[in-house]
Amino acid sequence: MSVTLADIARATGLSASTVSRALSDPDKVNPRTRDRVRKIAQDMGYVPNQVARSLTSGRNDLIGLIVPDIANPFFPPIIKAVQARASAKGKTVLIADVDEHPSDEIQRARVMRKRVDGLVVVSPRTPDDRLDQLAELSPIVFVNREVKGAASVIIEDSEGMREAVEHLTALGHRRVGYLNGPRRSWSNTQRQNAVREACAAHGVELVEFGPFEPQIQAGVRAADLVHASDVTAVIAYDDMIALGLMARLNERGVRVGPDISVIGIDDSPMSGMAYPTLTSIHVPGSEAGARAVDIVLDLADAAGDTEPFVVQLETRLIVRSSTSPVRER
Amino acid sequence: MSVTLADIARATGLSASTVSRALSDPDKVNPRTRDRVRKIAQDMGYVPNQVARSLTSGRNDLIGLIVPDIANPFFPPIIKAVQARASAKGKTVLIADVDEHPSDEIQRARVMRKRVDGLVVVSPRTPDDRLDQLAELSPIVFVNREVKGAASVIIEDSEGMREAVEHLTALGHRRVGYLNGPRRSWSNTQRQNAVREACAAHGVELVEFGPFEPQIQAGVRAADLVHASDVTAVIAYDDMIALGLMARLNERGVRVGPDISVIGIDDSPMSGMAYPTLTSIHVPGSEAGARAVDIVLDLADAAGDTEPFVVQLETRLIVRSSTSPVRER
DNA sequence: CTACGTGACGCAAACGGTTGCCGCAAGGAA
DNA sequence: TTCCTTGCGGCAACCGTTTGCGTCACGTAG
Repeated sequence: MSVTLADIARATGLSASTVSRALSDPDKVNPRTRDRVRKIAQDMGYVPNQVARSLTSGRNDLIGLIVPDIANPFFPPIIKAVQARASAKGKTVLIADVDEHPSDEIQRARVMRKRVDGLVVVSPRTPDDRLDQLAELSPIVFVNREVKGAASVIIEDSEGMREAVEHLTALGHRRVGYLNGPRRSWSNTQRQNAVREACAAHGVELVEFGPFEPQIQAGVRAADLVHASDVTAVIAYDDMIALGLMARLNERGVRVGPDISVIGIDDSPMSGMAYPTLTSIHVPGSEAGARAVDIVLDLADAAGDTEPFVVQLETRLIVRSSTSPVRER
Repeated sequence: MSVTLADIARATGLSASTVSRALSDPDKVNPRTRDRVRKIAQDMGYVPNQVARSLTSGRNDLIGLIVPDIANPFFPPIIKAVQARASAKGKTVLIADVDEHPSDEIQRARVMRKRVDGLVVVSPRTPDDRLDQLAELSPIVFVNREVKGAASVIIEDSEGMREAVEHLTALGHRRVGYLNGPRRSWSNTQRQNAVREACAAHGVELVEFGPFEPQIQAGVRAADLVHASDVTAVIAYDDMIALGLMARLNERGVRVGPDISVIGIDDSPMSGMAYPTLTSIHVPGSEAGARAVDIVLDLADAAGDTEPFVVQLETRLIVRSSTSPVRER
């Protein structure tokens, strides 16, 4: 099969332990021996067996990432950021897509447990009590979700939401719709509260719709509800819903922008490519991912003696062409 | 720390081997013992250490997936399909995003080697000779890429391309542009050949542009080139380029559809959400992913005595609103 | 010249399971 | 009753590395 430490030991006339040290703990052997070992290992095409290595050392050079849905364009940039950061620190990423199916998470996390050095969990939907179970599987970091006693990177919706509502009022909108996300979504609770507060603060009347799943189709469905109501602007739980909404409104001959303003949340890569381009609240997913990796690796090193970190990231409004002054009636 | 086999052995008064069998090879122990062991294991919260398990058994219950760019919306559906299929067979997926950086692939693959039961590689860009090196790391399956002596799932562009050109001629187009993908891309070579043949067969004049990277920005840049030429329709290497193209054309006041027809390739989820909705050649990525998993797992079981599988999948044209009859001049 | 410190390396025990082989006891057949 | 079969479970080796500790030789100081 493949070349093992023992093979190299034989080839060099050294013991496996020396070879092991020469390769991974350079200071403990004579420089001459070290170089000789390394050269031979190289020549023989030696690749350390990570599995065996993990077994003794406990290190895996792997970090686990749990996301609800890779196909939702909000997540790939996060995943990419996590990968990039992990890769920079010599780790690989083990991904589990739980398919918006929260009940899988604990199961998946348990299985991953011994295989990874730490877990990054993006899980807007899982109920709190389940998350507590997860939290015991430290080191673990939650993204966009606050869990008591656990580290997390949370994204503060209120500022972006405030900007969004302010933007709409500046355009003359007085009745604004909000399309709720999934019922049990932590993010939705945050966003819902944020929009309520912002509207109250600006004297804007808020009309809520939903809940909706974060998918195009749900937005399509939402469009007709919105159209039948008398709101002049809509803020959607996320870009997916906003995009579906716009597609359907376009189809029905309603001009997004002139006839009705639409704001998404996430600022996913598609916002700029939709028609019209979608005004959206930028959520710093990539940054959150990168920070999460940093934290989880710190946690892994520190072996639990650090206190639970909570990093807050801010959102902000990106204005594009899906929002315009309210149409005169 | 956590509960090990030995703990359960102690608790049950059995030996570790019996416990092991009771848990993973049910037929070899007395049903009564088996149930007792399982119950106790359950109660004690035993979770097998996958790492240790892999070391002896050689099985990892992990399959590796190498993709060029998660952020390209063509890939998430493939990843999802791979995950789903793998998950159905009790495997988890280890993803490596090589960031359109082919030179990383072999390195990443080597590191993964011992950790996974098989490798699925989606790698349109890597040069052939490197791929040969990869191919030795069997079990391995290439998606959308033919490698001699190795299993692969390839996607035959010619049929879809034929339909696309036929569609355009039916709409009266006689001068058609093709936006080339990256220079060293295997897919692009396939597509380029396919479009040349199809145009020749239909007596359509073909004007080639590019190469372009498979990214929005490249499409934006392409737009001005296309606009300055006299083609009445364009087929882009992929949807990313097509979408960037459309965005820029829109911006310049050129109406995609009425003024110029655009066809993408991949039929990524965004095609239906762009404006106008994008006519695109559907590439069965999900199916390819699923098939690849099946094959790689077969390969892993069969330990090399099967001959290299090559599965061919067909493409077909999905007509939407970015293609219209040629405008009268 | 002896004693002791130190650097370089080897020994062997883990890590937590899996698995081939063997022994033992119970049951069935002769 | 005796012998053989069969089922069940234990023993121990092994997977490939890491790592604590011991050994050995050499150099230096007393």
